[in-house]
Amino acid sequence: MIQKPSIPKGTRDFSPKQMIRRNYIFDSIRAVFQKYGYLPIDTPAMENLTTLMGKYGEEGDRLIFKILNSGDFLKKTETADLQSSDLNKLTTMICEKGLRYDLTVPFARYVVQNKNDITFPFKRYQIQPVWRADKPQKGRYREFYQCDVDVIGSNSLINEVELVLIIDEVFEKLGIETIIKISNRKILTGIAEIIGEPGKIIDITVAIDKLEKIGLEKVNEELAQKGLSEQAIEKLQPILNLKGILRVKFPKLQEILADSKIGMQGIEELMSVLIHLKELNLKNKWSFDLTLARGLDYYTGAIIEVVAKDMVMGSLCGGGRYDDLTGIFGLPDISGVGISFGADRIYDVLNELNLFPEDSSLTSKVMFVNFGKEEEKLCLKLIKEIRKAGISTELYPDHAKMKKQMKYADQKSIPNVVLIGEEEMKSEMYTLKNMITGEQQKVNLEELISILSKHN
RNA sequence: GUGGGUGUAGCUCAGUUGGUUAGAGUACUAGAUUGUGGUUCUAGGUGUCGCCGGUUCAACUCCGGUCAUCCACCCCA
Repeated sequence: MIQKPSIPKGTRDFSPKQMIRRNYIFDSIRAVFQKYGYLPIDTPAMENLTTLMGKYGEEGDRLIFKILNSGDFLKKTETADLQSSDLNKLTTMICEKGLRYDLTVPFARYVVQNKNDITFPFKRYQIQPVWRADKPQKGRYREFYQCDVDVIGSNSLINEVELVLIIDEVFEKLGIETIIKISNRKILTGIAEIIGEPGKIIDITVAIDKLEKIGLEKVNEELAQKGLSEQAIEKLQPILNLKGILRVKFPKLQEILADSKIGMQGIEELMSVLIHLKELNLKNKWSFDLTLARGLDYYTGAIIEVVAKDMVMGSLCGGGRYDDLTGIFGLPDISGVGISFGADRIYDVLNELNLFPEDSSLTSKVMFVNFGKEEEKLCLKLIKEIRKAGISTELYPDHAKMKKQMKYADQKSIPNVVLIGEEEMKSEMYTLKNMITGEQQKVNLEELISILSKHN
C-alpha cells in the first residue's frame, strides 16, 4: 500500500525560492555579527539531557525533545517503572540525549569544556536550528533557526550596548521597523524583595508581563491565586501603576526600591545602558519596559526583547545577561550576555510586509537550448568558456521541443537564451535572445561573454 | 496542557432544507505555431469528498469518535 508522505508536525520543507530568502536573512545577520568581532562555532544537534534539563524552567523541560536510547532502551527499567506515573523518572531511564532547546546552554557547556583554549572575553556567534515540542501556531515552529551572539567572560555593560547596536543594525539592514524593549531582571528581583515575596519572582514577573494584555485587576487576581499575600499585592500597586516617561519613572522606581540593594543596582545598570544608547542615535525605537519579563530562568541582569512595529508576531529577538550559566557546569563567576534572532519569525515578517529584495540574480544568466547531439557537444565547450568568465550558465539537458525549453527558461526567469542549431554551428555566430525584451542578435563567443558580463 | 475554526482535484476554494453523473479558477499536458517563452484560443480529470463508525430508502451534506492542520490561551524565537 502506498502511504502519503508527510513531515512531523511543526517542521517544514523549504523550496529554492524560500531558501534563497532564508539565506538572505542568515547572510545579513552573519555579516553584522562578524563586523562586531564575533566568531562562529557549531555544536551538535543533540546534547546530553543532563546538560539541557533544569535550565529553562519547568515548562522548558517539558518542551525538550527527548531521544530514545538506541538498542534495548528498556534494559534499565523494571515493570513497575513502566506502570508508574512518574514520567520524569522513566524518561531518565530510557533517554539520555535530547535535541537542543536553544543555543545559549550548549554554548555555556562548550565554554566550560574548552575553557583552556578560549581567550576571554569570548565573543561567538552561532546560527543553527533548535527544537521545541511546543504546539505549533503562527510564528511558532517545532524546528526553527536561532542566530545567537553572546559574549562571555566580561561584566562590562558595553556588551549590552553593543548587542543593542547589533539589533539596530540587523533590523535596519533587513528593513524591519522594530521596538527594542530593555529592562533588567535585578529590578524585578528588587521588587520581589521589597514587597516581601522574594521567592515569587517568576510569578511576579509573569504577572507584570501580562499587565498590558489582561489589565490590572486580572493581574492582581492572578497574583493572589499564586499565593501572594494581600499586603504584598498592595505594595506592588504603585509599581504596576508606574506610568510616564523615563525621567518620571526612574525617580519613582528609585524611591520604591531604595531599600533593595539589588533593585538599586538594577536601576543603575539599566540607566548606564540607556544613557549610552541615547548618545548613539539608533534607527529603531527603543524603550525601558518594566512589563518585559523574559521567561528563561537563567537571566540575571539585562533583558532585551525586540518586536516588529508593523506586525503582530511574537518577539523577533530576545536575550539578556546570565551571571552563572557556566557555574552549573563547574566554571563559576563567569558572566555572559547574549541575544538570539529568530530567523523564521523574521522570515514571516519580511514575507508579510513584502520586504524581501528582488532575487533575480540567483538564477542562471543564460541558458543554452539543446538541439541535439552535435550541438550539445559544441554548447558544452562554449559554456565552459562562459562559466570561466564567472557567468552562471546552464544547458538544457534533454533534446526536448524548443517550446518546452523556452518555457523552462522563462519560468526560471533566466534572462538570456542562446540558440545554436545547424546554421549557427557553421557560421560560429550564435543566436542570443534577450528574454525580457524579446530581441535577438547574432554574436560570436567573445561578444556573447562581453554582453552577458555587462548585465551583472 | 486548555479552548475554537477548517479538512472536497497538484494549489485556492464552491457544493442549495440530505437526492441520482462532484464543480470553478489556477497549475499541468497536448495542439493551433515542424527553430522561439511570457498573451490568446481549443482539447485533456482513475478526486479513497481526511479516516472510522452511526442515523437514513439515500450522506460531500446530519450525528459521534479519531487524525491532520490553522488560530487563541499558556509559554516562547
